[in-house]
Amino acid sequence: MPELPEVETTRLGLLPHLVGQQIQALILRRYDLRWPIPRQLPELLAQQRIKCLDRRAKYLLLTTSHGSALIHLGMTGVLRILAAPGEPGPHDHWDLRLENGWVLRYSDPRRFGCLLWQAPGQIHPLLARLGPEPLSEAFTGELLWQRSRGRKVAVKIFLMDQSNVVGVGNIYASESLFAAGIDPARAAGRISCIRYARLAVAVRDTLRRAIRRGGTTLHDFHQPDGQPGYFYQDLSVYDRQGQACRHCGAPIRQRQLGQRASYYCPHCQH
DNA sequence: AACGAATCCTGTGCGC
DNA sequence: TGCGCACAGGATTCGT
Repeated sequence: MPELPEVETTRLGLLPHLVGQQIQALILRRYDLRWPIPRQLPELLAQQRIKCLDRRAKYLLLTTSHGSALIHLGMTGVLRILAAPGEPGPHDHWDLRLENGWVLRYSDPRRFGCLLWQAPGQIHPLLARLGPEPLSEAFTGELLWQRSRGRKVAVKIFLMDQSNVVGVGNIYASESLFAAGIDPARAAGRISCIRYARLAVAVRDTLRRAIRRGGTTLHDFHQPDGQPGYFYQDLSVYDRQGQACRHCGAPIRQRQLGQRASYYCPHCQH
């Protein structure tokens, strides 16, 4: 669920609660997320003041003077900020207790998320090979065009490859390709520079609109205050197979690409 | 090198 | 209503 807009929504919701706060304790209940949580993490974070909360790709970086905690939400991870936390449920894997009594609680049924550590001046291997941020100047259609020359892979797969551009997952890849009028199954290497320029604009616009709506809630995702994201109502193609295209009225189709469901309008996308 | 597929987990929703 | 199966928003790793 959590693609760039959901992670950014989480970050924005947490910012006023976390930055400047001192950490009282990190309580770990399970270590076996996607990768094991480093055992020394509670020691590294205790009594430290949170300097900033940044986002790189779909990772959140919670930074103190000792280094940064790297948080990824995987498929089903949710961060909530709680004034009066109840008893933790079976999927509440860790709590970050703050000086003021509030608690940042991480919940993740599938445990595809992670909590890792990055020392100052170092770049974690998971962050090393990431492509440009889609909302930055570095992300352009020309870059996508250059990188895709000779590639036979479907453009949707190409767009979801985090070494080409970060933050775009299954939902926003489908949505952006619809907005750009490009068939998701088309070979990435057979799309013109002009059309990639259109796609880059579509990606940026789609992500920005989704952030404004607080992300997309299909099942699990919630904002830190418990609210769902409202972009679901704005989806053009994702999860709309059989329904009328909002642009031309043709029925939206679904097909498998790279073992993942893709949604598109057969009339508007070529 | 590039691509396809398996993999890590649990929950849900569907068809029978 | 109960059961089994397919599938789910991510992304690394492995085999061809």
